[in-house]
Amino acid sequence: MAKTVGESGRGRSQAVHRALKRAILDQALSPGAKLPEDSIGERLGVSRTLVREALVRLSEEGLVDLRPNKGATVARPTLEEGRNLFLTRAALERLVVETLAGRLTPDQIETLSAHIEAEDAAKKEHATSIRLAGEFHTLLAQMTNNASLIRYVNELVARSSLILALYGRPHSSECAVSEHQELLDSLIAGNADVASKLMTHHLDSITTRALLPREDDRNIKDVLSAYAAAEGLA
Amino acid sequence: MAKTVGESGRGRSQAVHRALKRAILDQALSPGAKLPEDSIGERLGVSRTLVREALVRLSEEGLVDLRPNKGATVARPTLEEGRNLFLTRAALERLVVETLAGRLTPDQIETLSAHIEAEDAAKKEHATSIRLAGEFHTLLAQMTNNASLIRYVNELVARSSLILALYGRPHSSECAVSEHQELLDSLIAGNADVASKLMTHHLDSITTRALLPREDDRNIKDVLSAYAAAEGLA
DNA sequence: CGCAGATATATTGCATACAATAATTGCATC
DNA sequence: GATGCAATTATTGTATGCAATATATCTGCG
Repeated sequence: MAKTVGESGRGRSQAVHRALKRAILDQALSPGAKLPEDSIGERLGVSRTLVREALVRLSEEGLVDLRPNKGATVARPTLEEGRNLFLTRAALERLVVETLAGRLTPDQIETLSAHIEAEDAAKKEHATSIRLAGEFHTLLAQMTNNASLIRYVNELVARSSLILALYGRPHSSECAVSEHQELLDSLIAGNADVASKLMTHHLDSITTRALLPREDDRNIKDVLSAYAAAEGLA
Repeated sequence: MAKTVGESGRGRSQAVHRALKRAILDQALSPGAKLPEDSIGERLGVSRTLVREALVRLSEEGLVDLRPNKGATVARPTLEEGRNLFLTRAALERLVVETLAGRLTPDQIETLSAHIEAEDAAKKEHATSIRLAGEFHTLLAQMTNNASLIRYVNELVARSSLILALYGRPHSSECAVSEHQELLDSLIAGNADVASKLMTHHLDSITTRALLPREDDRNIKDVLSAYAAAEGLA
């Protein structure tokens, strides 16, 4: 029992994948950042082969862009892609709550309640708060036992982080904790229709509340043109 | 100009991916089939490296299972996964038609009409008919211009082929052409609600019409128990 | 025969080497 | 200085080789 074999799956390739994914979701690697195969491999102590495999996976998940002969970069969704993504999320998450309404076991209710409490407790710490908010949604999806649904919700929640990193207002708490609580209440009450509407509204709120275009969304030329004009250049 | 460079994108890796995907969807490789890296590479004239990359992609799309140290096989979804998959599909495709209702351009209407005609013409040829039926759904998705929605619908439609290959009744035309026509009519009329309900019903029909458990789906014990009782055994 | 163990074979996991392409730098020229 | 081109360097694309693991074959024993 030399080393913890906790890394099951396709051995270290999965480990590289997870490492990169975490780094991206933590915004240690921000959208647009270049991801050179050998520096990553060097840093992680694996060969380019494994890094490449991980990058292919991440690109399939939509977290990195892969341009032929030009390498990989952290994905940089446009604002419109962001809005569309939240529409897709809503469609899937409505199915989640409709599936779950009136069917939660006491165990699951306990898990969700505890999670909401944790969210409330972490309200001050922005980073943690964002992570927990996302986890609430993936937790719900998990409980449906619907494999494809789970996979897609996980993927979309992950990508939402990217979107919010790019276009989210710094100080908006993306998911209001109270909305999660209401959602849970309606699920317990077994009212699928209400739960569905709450989820729709909840995700809608995120887009209108947190998703406004910021300066650095415009491309560098547009940004610079203002300064150029101010200095009498161009 | 030695060879046609038609394969753009990530060079031959994409080509391998497409080749395998086609083979799977055409059922030239049926669910459960083993996919050894070197025989595939040999046959396609590429190294294992590229085959591996393609297999990773396919596994992310849910078309192949990838078990560590045991290699790749064509995915073999269970019947329950199948039913769940169609639920997920319905959720997404409702969004598709809601997005499209009353917004189709004359061009798009023409495209869809032509497609339905083609479906009608190919009614006799089972294989073609199945392919066209799937393409109708991906065509609709395409028209939403919603990237994530498009990707997921494509993926789910592809996987549906696997499901139907495993559990579909041989002679059921999986998508009734008339239902596609009705759907199109409601989209043109701009009635999002009707379109949504039609889509739900349409996909529901597929599951109840074509997706019934066959004998070889039940496990051997269940099958034998009936015979055992008949013979006064067990 | 049936079966446990050992040997041999096939297949995957991973790293490395080399070729092909893109990015960068340096230099000459205008 | 700015611009276009050549040489250099960095980075990706692909094949191949070796080690590790799984699968199949072949014994010998009960």
